[in-house]
Amino acid sequence: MARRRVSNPLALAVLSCLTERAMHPYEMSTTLRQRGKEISIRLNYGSLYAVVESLAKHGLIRARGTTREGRRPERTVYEITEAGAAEFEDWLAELLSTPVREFSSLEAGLSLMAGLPPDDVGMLLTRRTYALRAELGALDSMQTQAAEQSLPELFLVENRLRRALLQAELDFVTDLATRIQDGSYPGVKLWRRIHDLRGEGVSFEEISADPVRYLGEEGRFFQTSQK
Amino acid sequence: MARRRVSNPLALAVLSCLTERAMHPYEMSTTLRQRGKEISIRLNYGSLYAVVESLAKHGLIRARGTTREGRRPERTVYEITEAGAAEFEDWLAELLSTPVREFSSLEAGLSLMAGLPPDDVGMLLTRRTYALRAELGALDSMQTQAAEQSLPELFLVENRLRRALLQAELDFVTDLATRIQDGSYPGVKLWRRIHDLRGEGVSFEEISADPVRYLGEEGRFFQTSQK
DNA sequence: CTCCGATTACTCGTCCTAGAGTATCCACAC
DNA sequence: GTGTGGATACTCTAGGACGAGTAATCGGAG
Repeated sequence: MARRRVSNPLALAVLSCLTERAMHPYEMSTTLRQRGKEISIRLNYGSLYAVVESLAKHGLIRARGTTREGRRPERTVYEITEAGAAEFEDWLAELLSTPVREFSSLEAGLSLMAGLPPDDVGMLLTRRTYALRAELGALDSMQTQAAEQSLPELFLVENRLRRALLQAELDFVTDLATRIQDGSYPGVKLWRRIHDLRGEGVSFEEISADPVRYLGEEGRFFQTSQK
Repeated sequence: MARRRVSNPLALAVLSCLTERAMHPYEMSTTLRQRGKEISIRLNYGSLYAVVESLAKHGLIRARGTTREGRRPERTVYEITEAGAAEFEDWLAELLSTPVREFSSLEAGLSLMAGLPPDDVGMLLTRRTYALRAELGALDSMQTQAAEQSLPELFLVENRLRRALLQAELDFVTDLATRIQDGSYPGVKLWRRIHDLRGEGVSFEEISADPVRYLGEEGRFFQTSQK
């Protein structure tokens, strides 16, 4: 994605708007908002105007002219160019066909969770399951609303994806929390022991200097893992 | 998350390192890399040094002194402060317990997919399923390797999460691709019709100006959805 | 012994992003 | 008629993120 001249996904949304008809930036923002796309694509004014300017600079869109009503700020109306239409199709095709590494905050949290004692983590993850269930409920009621307006499912596929991923996260977190709490997740004993020792004033450095003494045979992997 | 003085997740990883022992920044980077955390937390030098400086400025870590070997660049060794330890626990607790809105590129793509004809989208999504399967395979073999080194599962939970989410994405995309291709996804007919018309030179503006004429009764939702 | 590539340890400049701020207009209440 | 809230339509700028670039050292091959 780094190789695109304009890499902010908002630029793709801009191109998508201009595929339908010429617009000025503020109109794009309201169009996107009204269609609920700002849930899937980060939209804020600073980025919008920057992205529009950048697209214009690279010849993917062009200013068609400026209009002014009364003493209001000028509105510059843009239209898409042929290069822009091509870029739109190519970029969209790439987004759909090629998975990219993404960094989620839960993943970051899990990767460092050993820094908190297991009981705390169990509780925190349980709390997360409540929040996730609430979000799922909200998504579902949104979907029902859309169905009532007979909006074809197609125009809200992105919500279906979010639902599926949220559900998978909920399943994963529920299972993990339970298994941390009942101690059946491999390594929890070791983990608890380390935090108990630290509570007794043994520093992490002392433990890792002589893991077998503090942790028993299970601690042996420390030696290999420390390179 | 905006309310944290230092908001880059890399800062959390830095705090996590310093919880174990004092280090200089470059050592943090190698430690994190060796433990595979750079897969879950974006790590690059520019950000690392910026983040360390910012943590120090806010009193969450402090320089313990600088050492120098030969004419090599100076190394500044940092240690965590009490405020930093508190921030670490609080922040980590938040990451684990509170879901945050995240923007994935697939979601962005899906939200705009109507801009490509359905047959193309079906093919692109199918291509994605191959890539996803390959990624799943790679993750699994990584996990096997870790198990061989008897590294407790706990220290790679983040990979389990990634696996679960990848699998959910694969299931979703597989289903979506099939249903777009066999036409059973609601709205595909309409979608195809619109692209056919555009192929015949009818602009999107003309269609949305008189949807029922071009699309039949199914096109009626256009009128309501256009505000 | 000297040359090369890898490793150590950071610096720098550029580009990007966020979102508060500004200024105008309109509708409607009081 | 005047105040108030909500659209409309941007602008500005501090702060982040990025990753190529730099410069020293070290170990081994020839």
